[in-house]
Amino acid sequence: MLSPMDKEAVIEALEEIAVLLELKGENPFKTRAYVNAGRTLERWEGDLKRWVAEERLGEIKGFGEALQQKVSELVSTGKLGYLEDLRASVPAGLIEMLDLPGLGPKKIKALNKELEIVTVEALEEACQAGKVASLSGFGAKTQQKILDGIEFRRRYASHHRVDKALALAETFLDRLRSHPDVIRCSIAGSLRRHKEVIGDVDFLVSAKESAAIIAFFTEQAEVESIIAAGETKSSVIVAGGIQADLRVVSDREFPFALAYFTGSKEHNIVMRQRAIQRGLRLNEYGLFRSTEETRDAELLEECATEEEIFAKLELPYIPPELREDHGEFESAEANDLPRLIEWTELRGSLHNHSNWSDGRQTLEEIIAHCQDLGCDYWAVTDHSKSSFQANGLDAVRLRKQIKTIESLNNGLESEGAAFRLFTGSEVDILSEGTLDFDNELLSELEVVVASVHQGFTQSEAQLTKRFIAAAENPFVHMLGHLSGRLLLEREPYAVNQKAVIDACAETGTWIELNASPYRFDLDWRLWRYAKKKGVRCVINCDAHRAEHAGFLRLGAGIARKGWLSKDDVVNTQSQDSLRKALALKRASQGS
DNA sequence: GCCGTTTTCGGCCCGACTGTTTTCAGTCG
Repeated sequence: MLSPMDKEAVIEALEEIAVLLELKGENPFKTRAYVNAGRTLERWEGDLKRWVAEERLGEIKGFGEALQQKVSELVSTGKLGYLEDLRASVPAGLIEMLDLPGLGPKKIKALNKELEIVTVEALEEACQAGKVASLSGFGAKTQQKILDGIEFRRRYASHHRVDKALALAETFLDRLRSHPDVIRCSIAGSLRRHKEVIGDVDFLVSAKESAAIIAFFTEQAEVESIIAAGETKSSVIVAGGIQADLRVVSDREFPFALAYFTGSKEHNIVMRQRAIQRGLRLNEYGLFRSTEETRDAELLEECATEEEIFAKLELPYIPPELREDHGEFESAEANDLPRLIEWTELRGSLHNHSNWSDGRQTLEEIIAHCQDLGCDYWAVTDHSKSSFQANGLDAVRLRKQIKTIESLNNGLESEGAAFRLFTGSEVDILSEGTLDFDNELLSELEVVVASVHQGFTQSEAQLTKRFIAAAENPFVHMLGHLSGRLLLEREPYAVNQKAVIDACAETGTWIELNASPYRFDLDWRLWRYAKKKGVRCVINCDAHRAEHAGFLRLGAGIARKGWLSKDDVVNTQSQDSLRKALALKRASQGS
């Protein structure tokens, strides 16, 4: 007997249908109907099984007869005949080809029909044999582009971690700013929206004359190859394999182009629709008083900034991080957008390592660096004994570290310094759900983070139970990197994150937003849920070396994306009020 | 495949660039 499908599995099935339909060359609007249905379900919070049983799916916008039938079948039987037929009719290799630049559904379909190609390997062979160039609609350049794409995919993943993308972006942005013809310039795209991983880096520039800027951009030393260089638009690949796109517009167009190229695509669609509803037309060049296609300056609504565009569409300013069509329009209309946290409001990090375990710096070096940065406090939470791979501390070494930190703090106090190092531990949650230290030792620490570092191949039920058990321990202040994912490297643990969040809400346990660009864990998509449940966030560097203190800024970007305000984040508090909160957490749960 | 106070058909966001054509289709964002 097949088990009935949950919401996530249904969403995956709908997305798969959309991809397969696209490859079959179906009506693109039919394809979009499946994409939209998946997106709607992602944000929908009802009980899917119940709605299917009560035959209420039709009440959800975008669910017509066909989708109601398919989702009902999926939910009640765990499978879908329509999808199985589709899968059988489209070779898996064709889906893979969609990732290659220059290949879309039409060209893939032609390759399949004319040359009977069904795998990427066969495609590569056909290109090398020169067979692809002779197909109608293809040519030598297309063939070479496909070969380059296959080679590129081997060398690099198509996505990049934010720290890498940001380093590139800031270097290029500085240079663009210094160019005499540049009037305004900005990062756009997913990097401006603070996504957790970046596909490419988008730059937008306003200038009176574009050719010189395009040339300047493509001539940068880091540029490895030029994909495109037109009048107003250029794409390059820089060292390390990141694609960077530049658009040059007039200064009058700048705010419209900035809004457009910041996206997301889904957010832009709603913005355009709002324009149409008001008898206007919005594109990257302007907001026009005509629904006809036009760039007529006479019909232009002048806007000097993005704020003014939102105002013309009767909205308050929506910060880039929220532009995902994840409820920002509803919230903006109700004038209920949160005032998002600023990274400068963070006063320190509560999960970090020293050279006592697997960190690089000594306690003294950490103090000096954090004081330089202007932090009010910093917790040293080295690994516990079971993390022997990370040189975890046993009880004897930990007690010795506590004494050492106390002595360093006494030194700071006698100097009249306000900064303090907090004692702590990142204590392992063991496979049975118990902690690596007993409560007596934990009670001697100022900050306790509980994390999973072993046994993460357990079942979802087991892992979830372990986290909940840790949250229920009164000496645990917060849970560390809950999903355990390593971006672009390792999938999350099988853990029911919402169930753990619920348990944290019950027990008053905080949850870490691990600000390492390798993790960004919890995911930003879960913070609104946590916030609604009253669970507080701690933005932690998980620093293993001095420069990781800079992760606070990246973590704040993800927190903003999760709709968090200063008051939702524990480590925006002063040292005194944080001490009280740390103590209160234990007192309230102990009683 | 969905939708509708202009409702059962016809539209669904829209423009730039490339490569292949000889005026435009496909891809991309």
